[in-house]
Amino acid sequence: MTQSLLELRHLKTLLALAETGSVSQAAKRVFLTQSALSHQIKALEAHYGLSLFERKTQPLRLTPAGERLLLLAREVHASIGAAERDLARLREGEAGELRIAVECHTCFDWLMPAMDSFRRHWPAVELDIVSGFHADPVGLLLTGRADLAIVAEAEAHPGVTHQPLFGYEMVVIAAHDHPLAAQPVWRAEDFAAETLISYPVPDTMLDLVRKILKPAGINPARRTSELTIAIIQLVASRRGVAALPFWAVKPYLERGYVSAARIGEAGLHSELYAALRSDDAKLAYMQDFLATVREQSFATLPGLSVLG
Amino acid sequence: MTQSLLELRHLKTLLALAETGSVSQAAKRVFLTQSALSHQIKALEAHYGLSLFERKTQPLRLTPAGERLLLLAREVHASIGAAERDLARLREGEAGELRIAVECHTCFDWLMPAMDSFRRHWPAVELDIVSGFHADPVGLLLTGRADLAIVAEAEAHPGVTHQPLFGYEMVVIAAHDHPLAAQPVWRAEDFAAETLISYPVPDTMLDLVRKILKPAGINPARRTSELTIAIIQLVASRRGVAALPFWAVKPYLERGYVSAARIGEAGLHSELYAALRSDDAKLAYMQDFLATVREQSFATLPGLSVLG
DNA sequence: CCGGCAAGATGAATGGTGCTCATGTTGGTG
DNA sequence: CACCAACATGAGCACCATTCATCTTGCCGG
Repeated sequence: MTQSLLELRHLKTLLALAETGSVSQAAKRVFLTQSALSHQIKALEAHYGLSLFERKTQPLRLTPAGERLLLLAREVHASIGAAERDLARLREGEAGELRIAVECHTCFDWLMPAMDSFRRHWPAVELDIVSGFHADPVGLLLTGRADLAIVAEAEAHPGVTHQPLFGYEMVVIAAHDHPLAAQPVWRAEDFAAETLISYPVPDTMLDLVRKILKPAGINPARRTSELTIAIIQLVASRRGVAALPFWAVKPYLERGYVSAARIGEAGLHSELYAALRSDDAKLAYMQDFLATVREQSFATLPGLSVLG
Repeated sequence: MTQSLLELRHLKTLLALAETGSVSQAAKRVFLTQSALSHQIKALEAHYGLSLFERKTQPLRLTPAGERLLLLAREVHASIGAAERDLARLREGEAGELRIAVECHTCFDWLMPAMDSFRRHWPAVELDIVSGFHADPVGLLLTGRADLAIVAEAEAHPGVTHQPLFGYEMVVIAAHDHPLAAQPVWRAEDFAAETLISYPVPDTMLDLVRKILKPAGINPARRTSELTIAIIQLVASRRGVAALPFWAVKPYLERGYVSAARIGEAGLHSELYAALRSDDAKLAYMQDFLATVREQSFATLPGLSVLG
């Protein structure tokens, strides 16, 4: 008779809690306030007569009871995901096309795992990457040469919709013995005497140049490389500095190859969107691909933020 | 972004729907109105853009989409059950005692499967049946010789609580060529010239005698047997008539051994309760045992009804 | 063919509860 | 010691699942 109180929302909360390591962060993930989660968790704990995690620690540590419920959450999440995919296939059939245009180099870091996961779930969808870098990814969509484009800005286009993926912060990296390496925040002026190492793409696609340096009229020396690891090595060898997503450099920071600093007082925040033809936006495998990207990215990349 | 709408309540509804075969019946199972379920299902169907079952048929038939969601419901239900049992053990430990006093012969039909299931989930709980039939099952509880008693009435006792299990209907069975076999309803007078075959228990425990015959001052010839199958055989051999739960005789009706009729215009409805010491009522393994009994019984016995 | 009945659908109204807002409490830090 | 971030708490509100009342549909017997 004792109604079970447990609802899917509790399990979602628990997943977010485990992934973010804090109540406030988890609240953002599930689009609720910190207060809401606090109430929710309290009710759960009272219902089961067990505490679920220790709050006084950062990141929070789950108790055995919390771990058990987290396991349940993962199971249920997986079951529901599988079921809803099956329903979608029942409705729309198995097949389709998904050709992805990518305009950012580092994006491959998260795109590959997401594509792997997607391929397992939708074996009949033809998955492809539109090779090379393109000035006009939206054009590729409208001319039917791509079905989805990863872009940094959601500028309105008739017949095209933009779906938010996630937000992240760009940091500047420099060699350990660089004169400015110890300073926590770099300003535009600090770049003036440096060599800026970037991917070989137009300046309009480099957030640092577009949002910070160009407005300040600063034009440092330049050098390019195709590979993230090569850029890191150049920076470590004091050949220059680079601006990269935090999640892309974190592993190298931890191994002590380079040091990183914030760009500008508030930080340089970038965003990623998926652009698709409006007609395709409702397709189940499209939605599932986007959900997979978000889920995998939030699960594996540090420091991401949700977009409204 | 498309929120998933799906909630546990939908899955519970689906389970009830599959078990009962009708929306109205399912509504009773989940303690809601028919209207509520109708709305609920409609929302689900609209959300997935798929119909879940055909309504115009009795019992209703699930579509492939409905079947898939039903599978999900079963998975999730099992996962949650397992998790909550683990939490309960975390809270209260694994061990305990559960000695069951039974005062109704047919009860073993559903008690055995429930006990099997329970034993798997709570291997450390000492499970036992208090043998023999007892005049005062509540006394057994209070003197500590049993921990749970299956009883037909919930009469208040200090220190003892009664938890409803289920309701069912008693029917009278007679040989096919019995003069009254074709008549759909038997009244008290119809028993006057018969031999009534029953289990060898006091009359106070025979609902037919207690509620129908005794009030009408009717006292038919009597004969007893310990075994349900023996009673059925005696009836089929025209040695007399018997009153048994519908779910106990249904298999024999289907095989055509005997025929059955309603007792009294409104039917003779009986109920079963579990009596336990109030102190024990909160114990997780007790609650789980009761939940198991209800679940198994509703899933396997025909014609049960829920008790408020 | 027509009432009568059971099962389900639908629309409007409402009550419960899960959320937000505002504020209090705690623990770590310079 | 003051400050800040993170979490807890209480009050009030808004949404939405449920109920109630009514309508529609299908089915059966006469």
